Amino acid sequence: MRRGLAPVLVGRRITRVVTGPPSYFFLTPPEQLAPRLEGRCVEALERHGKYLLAELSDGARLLLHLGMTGQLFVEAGPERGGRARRRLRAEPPPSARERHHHLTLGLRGGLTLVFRDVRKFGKVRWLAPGQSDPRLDKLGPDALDVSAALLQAAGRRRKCAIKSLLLDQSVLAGVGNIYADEALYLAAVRPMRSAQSLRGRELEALSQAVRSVLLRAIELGGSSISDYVHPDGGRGSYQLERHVYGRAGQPCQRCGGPVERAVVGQRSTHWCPRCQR
DNA sequence: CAAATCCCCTGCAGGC
DNA sequence: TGCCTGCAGGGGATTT
Repeated sequence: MRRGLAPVLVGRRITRVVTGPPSYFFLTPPEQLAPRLEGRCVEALERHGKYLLAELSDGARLLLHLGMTGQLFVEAGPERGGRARRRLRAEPPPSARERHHHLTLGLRGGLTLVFRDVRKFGKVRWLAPGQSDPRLDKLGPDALDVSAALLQAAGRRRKCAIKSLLLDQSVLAGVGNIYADEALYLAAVRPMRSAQSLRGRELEALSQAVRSVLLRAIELGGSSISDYVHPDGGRGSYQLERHVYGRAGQPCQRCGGPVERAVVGQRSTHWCPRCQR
């Protein structure tokens, strides 16, 4: 998402901000966003774990999280004057197409960034210059920087399932449910194994698997299983080559045995009982 | 401290 | 066809 968005956003000025109705999607009250964003330039777009951070020309930052159903995409417009401009003004009954559009940023040069989120588990917050956010402060190292040593240190005294450790954003920031299952499959480790039970070579394999699953998913543009879309509205294709996630009952691609599904740490979990120990 | 539970919200698939 | 239930890629607060 960051890679797709950066070329569009960075260097662009925000000319207009339209917000949807108040909801807990807005960590910063919606009516405060326009005065704080309009006229500012986006100077950089960073990511840490699942958070995106847009750095603004006045030193403030905009923090974004997509939650489960969040979509961030770019559209043409607003045009100068006329119809499109009117359409961007707040209209109480949003058209079906614009439902769940919580934040719309009109950019100089004729593009619009839309943050849409059906379930409102996503978040947006404006951060004053130098201000941080407890959510960010709690994050562990980014998942692309995973290492066996990190997993070992984090799991040493924990009895929780290794999958729960992977999903714990304060340990490692960025692994979600799909990629946790996929990484454990590639590393041949059962998701419900206690974190402290993993041997050195298993931790090494898992660490490599986390990195390669994420890098591959980035290459393929993510997993568009139901909602996820690119900044250009296109869908990712990692879901086409997932090994276990969402494949319960189907044959394991390595051994042919059926993929199992169970709940681990309150999350839907998929694994091959023959290949994963 | 770690782990479990509940909750936020909407849409959709599947069962009846 | 229509109603009902369960489930979904996240994560925070609260309880145990």
